[in-house]
Amino acid sequence: MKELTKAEERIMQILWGLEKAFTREILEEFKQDTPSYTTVATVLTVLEQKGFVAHEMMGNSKRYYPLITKSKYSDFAMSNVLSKYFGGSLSQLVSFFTDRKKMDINELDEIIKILESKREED
Amino acid sequence: MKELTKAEERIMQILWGLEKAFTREILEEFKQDTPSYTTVATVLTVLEQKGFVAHEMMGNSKRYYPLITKSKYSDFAMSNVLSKYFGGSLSQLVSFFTDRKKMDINELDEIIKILESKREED
DNA sequence: GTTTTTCTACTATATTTATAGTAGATTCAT
DNA sequence: ATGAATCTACTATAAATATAGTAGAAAAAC
Repeated sequence: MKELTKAEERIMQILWGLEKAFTREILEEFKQDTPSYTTVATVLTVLEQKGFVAHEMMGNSKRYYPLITKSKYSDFAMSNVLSKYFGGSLSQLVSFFTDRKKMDINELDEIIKILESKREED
Repeated sequence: MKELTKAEERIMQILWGLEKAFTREILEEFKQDTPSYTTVATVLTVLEQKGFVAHEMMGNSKRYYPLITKSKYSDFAMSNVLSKYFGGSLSQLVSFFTDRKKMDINELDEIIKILESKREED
């Protein structure tokens, strides 16, 4: 999988939220630094070339939808950071966080619960 | 902090490993897709402009060193991915991993140990 | 049914990124 | 000390990215 550029990523995030959307609908989701309509349209064309989205025609308008789920891309993005900065080791990541960030006790408990239930399963 | 580009990142990774290095030493660390000497030199100049590295002169050669630790940049990179793809929640991240990846029991245990010892501290 | 709006397709342009060559200064080897 | 090697500074160029305008078709509004 190829990485999304900044502009592409903003649009993918919106599209993942909307699931299906016309160019104009995507445009309207921008809260700040709103690009022009044609910029959004251009980026969508690029995203389509790159295989991240596809469209169906509705009249003469294109309704776009993601071809790659946010989960799939999240996995990719996280794996990238993990391997580049945490040697691919989740435990190293977790200790990185616990060392540096004040962690909410409740969040800690929640994590332990998740992990323990996972251990039960195996 | 600004993001590192691909070429910049490869060089930073090497420099983090070497701690201090001349252009040629960095060049020699490349295992594949080795760029030319001048490319490395150019990227180092850019990295210096951007504030990621600095240098000291040794004779007429520049010995570069990072101004930003790998930890600091890791934190930045991880925070980015977390907020963009995991709503900033570590527990959501952990469950994402446990749901999708086969996790080594030992790794699970290790993580639980780290987290529990963290809980003791508070 | 003309006017206005809205789309897409195509084109354009500035900026950033990636890559590297050349020239001139310096150092090294003999 | 002279020729070879090395280094930086400056310049060059291609590719990728970000952004948007224009023209013409289609649809909507009135």
